[in-house]
Amino acid sequence: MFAKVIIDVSSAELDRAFTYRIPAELMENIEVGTIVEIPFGKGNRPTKGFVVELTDHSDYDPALIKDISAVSTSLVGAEEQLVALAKWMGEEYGSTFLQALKTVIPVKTKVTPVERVTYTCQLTGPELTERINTCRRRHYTAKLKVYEAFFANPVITSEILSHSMGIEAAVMKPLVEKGEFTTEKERIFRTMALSTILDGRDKRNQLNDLQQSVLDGILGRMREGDLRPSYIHGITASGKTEVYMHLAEEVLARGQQVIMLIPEISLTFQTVMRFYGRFQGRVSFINSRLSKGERYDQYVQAREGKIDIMIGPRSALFTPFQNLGLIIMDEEHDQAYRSEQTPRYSAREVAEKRAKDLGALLVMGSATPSLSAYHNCSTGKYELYEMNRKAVEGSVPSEVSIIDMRDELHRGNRSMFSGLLQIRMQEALNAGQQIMLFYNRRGYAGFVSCRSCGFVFKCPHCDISLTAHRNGKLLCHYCGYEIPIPDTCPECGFPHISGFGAGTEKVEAAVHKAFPGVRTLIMDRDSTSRKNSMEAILKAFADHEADVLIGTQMIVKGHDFPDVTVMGILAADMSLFVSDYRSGEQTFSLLTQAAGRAGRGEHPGSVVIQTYDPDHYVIRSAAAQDYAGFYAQEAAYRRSRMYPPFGTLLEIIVLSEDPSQVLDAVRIITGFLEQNITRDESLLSLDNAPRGFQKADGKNQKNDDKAMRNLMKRKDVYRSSIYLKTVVRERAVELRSALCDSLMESRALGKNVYLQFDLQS
DNA sequence: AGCACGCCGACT
DNA sequence: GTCGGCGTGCTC
Repeated sequence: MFAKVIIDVSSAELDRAFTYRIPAELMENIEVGTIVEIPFGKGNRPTKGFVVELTDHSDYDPALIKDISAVSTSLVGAEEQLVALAKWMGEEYGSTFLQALKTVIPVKTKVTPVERVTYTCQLTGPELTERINTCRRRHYTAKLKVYEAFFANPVITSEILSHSMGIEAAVMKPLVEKGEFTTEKERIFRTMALSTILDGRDKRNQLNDLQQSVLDGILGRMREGDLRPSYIHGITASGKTEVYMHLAEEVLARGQQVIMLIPEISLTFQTVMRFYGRFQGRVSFINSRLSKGERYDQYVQAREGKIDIMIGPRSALFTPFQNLGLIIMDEEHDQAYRSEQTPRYSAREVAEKRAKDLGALLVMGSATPSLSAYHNCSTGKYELYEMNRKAVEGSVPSEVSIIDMRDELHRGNRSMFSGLLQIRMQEALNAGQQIMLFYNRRGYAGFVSCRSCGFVFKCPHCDISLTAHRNGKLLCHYCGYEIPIPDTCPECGFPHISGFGAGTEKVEAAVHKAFPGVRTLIMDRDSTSRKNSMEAILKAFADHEADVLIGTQMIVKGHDFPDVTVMGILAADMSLFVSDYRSGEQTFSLLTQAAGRAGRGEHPGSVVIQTYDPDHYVIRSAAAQDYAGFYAQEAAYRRSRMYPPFGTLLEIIVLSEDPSQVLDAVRIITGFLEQNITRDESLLSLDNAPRGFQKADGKNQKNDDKAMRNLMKRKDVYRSSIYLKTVVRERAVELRSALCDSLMESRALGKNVYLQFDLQS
């Protein structure tokens, strides 16, 4: 017997199956998906490989075929169906088989056991006091915290030290070596944090007639063997989650398993909690905050049949269940469902593929479906279910107002808040209610420049201006590079440097100025970067520790605060200006969700949308919560330009640390494609590419070389994109594949040039 | 990716 | 005459 093996070496040259002989003693342990140790190359150096096929014959010279040395013991491989899925993903989205396999399998080198260390202080009271004083005098802050902590309590575990006191093991290590503390270690098992938070059971709710008819519709089709995907278009609070849970119950009762996809675990925390409350120990969840070891544990549990429901982001799609019956995809429109890493797959498309291959049901849901998904509903590829009323009747609809900020300016209002918003905020504050302000940019000032010479601070590693933050730093939002804000201009020495534009921090300053004494919280990437800080902010706001929550798009995604009565959307059109063909769709979704955030409790809510473009159809239809109206206009625009879903767009991203190599590669690729495309296909010329590549200073570079305008730098890597538009998706896949073959054959690309592909349809 | 083979310049 | 530069080519 032979095994076809994909070698774990990331090189396009090696991305093909190699045949190995399976020794008799390993026969039992090897199947498709197994990870094996094999001798590779001249020196037979030991290499890892993924078995992708078993066969009893081989075309390759038998004398040259080597034996598999061993089955990898520290790694769990994939299921056969996942290997097939990976193969498809690689071919469809343009990656090597190896890269696709690695996205499907959580490659984990070793599971490190988690240990709890109990520290016992060996110092006497007076010794501790003396050390505390020394640390204070010498400003040893970390050590001071340690001694103070143990002064209060002589025995403390590592978990408490790191979670509640911010003291890490690295600080304790030298002190333990000095003999000031003794340690005791014990192995602890990775448990789910949820079980400690939640102890009550979620009661099974009776469905209302609308929910029941949706459930009956989906289950009825399933019984008839109609496995087309279902789409629940349901307004906020229409009770989609309850329908999902009833579907899950039905599937579990048949002895099958369920995958529930959510955009990001902490953003749909309430949904997760409800599932966990209902299904308890049968549920597991993965998220990006889990360590590799924790994820690996989840994977093994699913494989061994210890759990039946996996909740998680797009990667949860690859949970190795033995008998998968249902995939639920909540908040289908969310951008997080597209992978940013090669292979750049769409979780919706992969879910469709996996469900189809296994005969499983796929159910998607959103209040603002993506254009592509809704288009599929209209063609009959998906079965559409509408849920257009709230599950619990009686709540008063919110008052939604669109404010033209140009009028405000003409009336002499130069503040960030319109007259109406100020009135509504004051009313809410007087009544002890809460306010949310949505502003989709973090930091304090958008960019910072010299008042005299116009010098703009830019990131040395990326093509972007630095953003000012209130901690006195200038920060790059791409790579995280930061410098303190200098007092004088580094270019001309002029002492007046100022920021333009605004961010969440500036909004906070404006709130404090307009409403002195009001308590505020900011929720954006800066304030939530630390583990669990998002939950802490949400909890603090829910507990009324603040009156106003200011945030980026994070705050609009599904958090219920019954006492929020005012939602201010400060710059509704900001994301419309991004020159991406999807900006209308994204803005509509954000605004609709934001508008749904106010008035969730018993008090009526009011939503104030501030904009400079009050007649734009995206803003009008979002304010009216009119999805159909929005879809009609947006679809017409997409159709006229042949943008997805009416055409396929393939973005070819060329990357290299050497800018001239990027430009050379762009020329070669464009040349190849121009020779191979037909009349109804087009290469988007780079200067009207659907994404803005304006220079950070706002001036477009005057250069005749189109590629130059498109060239940008990010984290010291230069990149440029070519856009190919085709009528049929398969053509784009075919052309990409032909392009790769040709480039491989001719070896025309520089050695350090990398290509990535992004397929959208 | 890594490793060997291979064909031309500065060393003992 | 030999050591070693890294260009080219192959890996079951």
